[in-house]
Amino acid sequence: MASAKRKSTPAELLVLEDFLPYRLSILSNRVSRAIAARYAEAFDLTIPEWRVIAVLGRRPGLTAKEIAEATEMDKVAVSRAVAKLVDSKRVAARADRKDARRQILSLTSQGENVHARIAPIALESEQRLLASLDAHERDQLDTLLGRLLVTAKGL
Amino acid sequence: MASAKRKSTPAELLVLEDFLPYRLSILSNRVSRAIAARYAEAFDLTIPEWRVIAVLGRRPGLTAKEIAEATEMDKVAVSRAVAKLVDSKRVAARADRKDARRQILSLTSQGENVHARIAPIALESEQRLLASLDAHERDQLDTLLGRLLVTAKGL
DNA sequence: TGCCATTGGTTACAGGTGAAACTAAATCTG
DNA sequence: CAGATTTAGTTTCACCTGTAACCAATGGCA
Repeated sequence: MASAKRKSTPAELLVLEDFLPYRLSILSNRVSRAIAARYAEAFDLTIPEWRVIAVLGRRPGLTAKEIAEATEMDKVAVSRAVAKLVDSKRVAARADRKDARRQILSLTSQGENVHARIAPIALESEQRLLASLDAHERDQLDTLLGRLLVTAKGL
Repeated sequence: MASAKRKSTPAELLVLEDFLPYRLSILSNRVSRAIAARYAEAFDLTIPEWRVIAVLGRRPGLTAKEIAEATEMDKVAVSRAVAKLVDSKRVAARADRKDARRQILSLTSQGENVHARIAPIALESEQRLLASLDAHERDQLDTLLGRLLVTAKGL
């Protein structure tokens, strides 16, 4: 009978709970919220600020632009985060002799302190998330994520 | 020599680009932005609105609360999205005889139309994202994501 | 050298978003 | 059945975010 082989329409195929972009969004939100909850109140840090600290912690002396590249945040977000961090004495900005538009940024000792205290919390959160995956699966995840990240860059 | 075996401190281990929550966030953002760009201007739809349409398309007759559960949006987001959709005549709300607080929601024919036109775009975007993965890898991804989603629910 | 395009960064503005307060209806409890 | 509690949904408020406009410094280049 012909109708038994009728193809499903796209609208019928689109099941939100199975839709990859949706699942990624939900997962990312759950994870971000859980982690943010652990340091937001304790350190009064937003996610962009924390990213700036994380990258400056490992690579001091970057400019705002370089931070934007390293964190994939746009320059406005970086500007705001840096402004607040300088304000709270967690980041120090010193002028760049070569180019007066730039500022060389690095963590103050207070900033280092925050970094040192948050890092273990962040890593522990990551481990908790990965707890349900064995070493092999973690490798798979790593590979797949890397692949998807590249693909997603080109739309 | 002793110092050669010194353990790295957590702060040194935390490399933003390798940090799973960060990678998930970047990936989710890239994907959401790419897809949103394809329908936002064409249909004047926000992501929350589009989620409401997606879920009502397959399951008409839900209440706002049920939509919130199905989409994992909070009730404020659902309320706003539904208000705009009702306003643009894409969703119809009719009173629930049993409970005057609730409204039974479903797509209008205009809403159905939008749903039917967006679904293929959404599915095609998903396929593009998955283009770099073979069938086996897609299965792996599916499994891993499911696992992580469950884990992430409990923090 | 003087003009123009580019670049680093900030400001302004318009929406989006979550938490909490609020309203109204329903349900529970004595 | 009255009052207290819970539930569905909306509104408010304060904040976050992205885009675009802007400003100042730099780097071509004629």
